[in-house]
Amino acid sequence: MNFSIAEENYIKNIYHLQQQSELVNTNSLAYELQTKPASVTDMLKKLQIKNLLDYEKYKGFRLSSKGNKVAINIVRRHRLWEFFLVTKLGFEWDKVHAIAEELEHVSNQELIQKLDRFLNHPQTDPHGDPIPDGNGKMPVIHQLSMADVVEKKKVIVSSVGNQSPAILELLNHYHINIGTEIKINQRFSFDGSIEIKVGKYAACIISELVAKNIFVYHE
Amino acid sequence: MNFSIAEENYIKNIYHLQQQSELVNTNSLAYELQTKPASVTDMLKKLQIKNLLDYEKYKGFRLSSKGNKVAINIVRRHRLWEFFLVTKLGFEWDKVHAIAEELEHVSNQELIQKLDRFLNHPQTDPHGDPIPDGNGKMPVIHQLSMADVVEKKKVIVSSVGNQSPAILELLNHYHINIGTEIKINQRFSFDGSIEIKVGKYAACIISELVAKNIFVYHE
DNA sequence: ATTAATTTTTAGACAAATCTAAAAAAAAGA
DNA sequence: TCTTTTTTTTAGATTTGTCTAAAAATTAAT
Ligand SMILES: [Mn+2]
Ligand SMILES: [Mn+2]
Ligand SMILES: [Mn+2]
Ligand SMILES: [Mn+2]
Repeated sequence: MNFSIAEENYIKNIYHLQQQSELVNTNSLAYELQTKPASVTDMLKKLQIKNLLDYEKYKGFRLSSKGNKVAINIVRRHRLWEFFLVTKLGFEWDKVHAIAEELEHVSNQELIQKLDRFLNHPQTDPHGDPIPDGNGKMPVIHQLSMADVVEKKKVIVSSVGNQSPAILELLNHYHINIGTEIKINQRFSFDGSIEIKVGKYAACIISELVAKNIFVYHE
Repeated sequence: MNFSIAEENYIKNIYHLQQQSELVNTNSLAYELQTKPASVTDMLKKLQIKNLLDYEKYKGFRLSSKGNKVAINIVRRHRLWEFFLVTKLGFEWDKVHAIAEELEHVSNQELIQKLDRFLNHPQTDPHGDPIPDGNGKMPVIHQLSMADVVEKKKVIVSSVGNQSPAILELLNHYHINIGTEIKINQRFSFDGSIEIKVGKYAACIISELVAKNIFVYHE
């Protein structure tokens, strides 16, 4: 079955909101899609009719298992294209989201399968997020928030929680990218800030909020 | 300025029809777009308001110079993606048109510029059609119809006029592709058919209609 | 337990792109 | 030239996705 661009954007955003809370509510989806709650309600009805959504009036909603499969497929396309844009076309990692937002809607199965092979079946996108395989299986990425890492450890950046241009700008300033090696020097309990050393650059301090949004793995 | 997918499809198809006849008429565009003449008339009005079209009721229409620029840009995107699909993803040349038909509408300037560089600024798409550069300039491809080639000459296939699945199926059968070397053995005046030798395969005969649709260049 | 605030849904309208059926204009034929 | 046929346009309807304003349901506060 094939879905419109609008339907796909709704499905994908419901999926993302579900990662944070089991049930999704109308207002937060409207905010995410930059649209009005009334428009969301209209679309929810359509998605329910197509069996993509479990939805009870006024009670919130979640994707059905069918809807979940569709969502994961869109996420797969989005992240594969992001990987392509960065590794093949040389885009900066903070510039690819908007373009992938369009490319993800070209839903030819063979295209995505061949793109995946061309890219050598990447496990994570340029933001460190896992790329589901053709069967919808997410590769397990064992990562933890930098706010939880023990002192003196060396870690490697694997993903960024909040992907707003604002945080990406800040990370660029700190010379932090996916794959960057960081040493945790010291954690200050007063405000949760952390002194770190990035590569060969002088040690610096990041706020707790930033630390929480940087995901890393050991070794 | 940005255009909807529907608008872009109209603009591109008007452009292609103009290659064959100066003025375009409603019915042929409707046929090309697989839609109804009434729908075409509606869209023509919109395109005229946006200064993309020179249009006089009942008199036919042509792209304005602004419309022409937009069209060439869409053609550029379409052909670059086709080239990508064949050379990088390994698609057969007769399978890429439908996919490029969607990809062409992702209209990020930087994307196309970087894609072009990644592909090493290709001059022709997998069907031998020229790819306009970023300024809209078409590279000159000196090719002629195989129906006009002199006997005994060796030629190289550069493009195919009619790109229907039907002719592509036939060409595959003859082992003819873009870049294939063909020797013209003999032309039969009775029906305009031509005996040719394709690579190492046994000599065979193609109809005049096929010959007219195969474009080649010398040496 | 009422009242007030928030969230969600309905009602009704609108723009884009399409359609069918009918009218108008142009082209072709007698 | 005067019909007839073909082409093109209008009129009016439909579908998709959106909106505003108002009503209904839920949740929070007094
Ligand atoms: Mn999108
Ligand atoms: Mn991403
Ligand atoms: Mn298209
Ligand atoms: Mn082509």
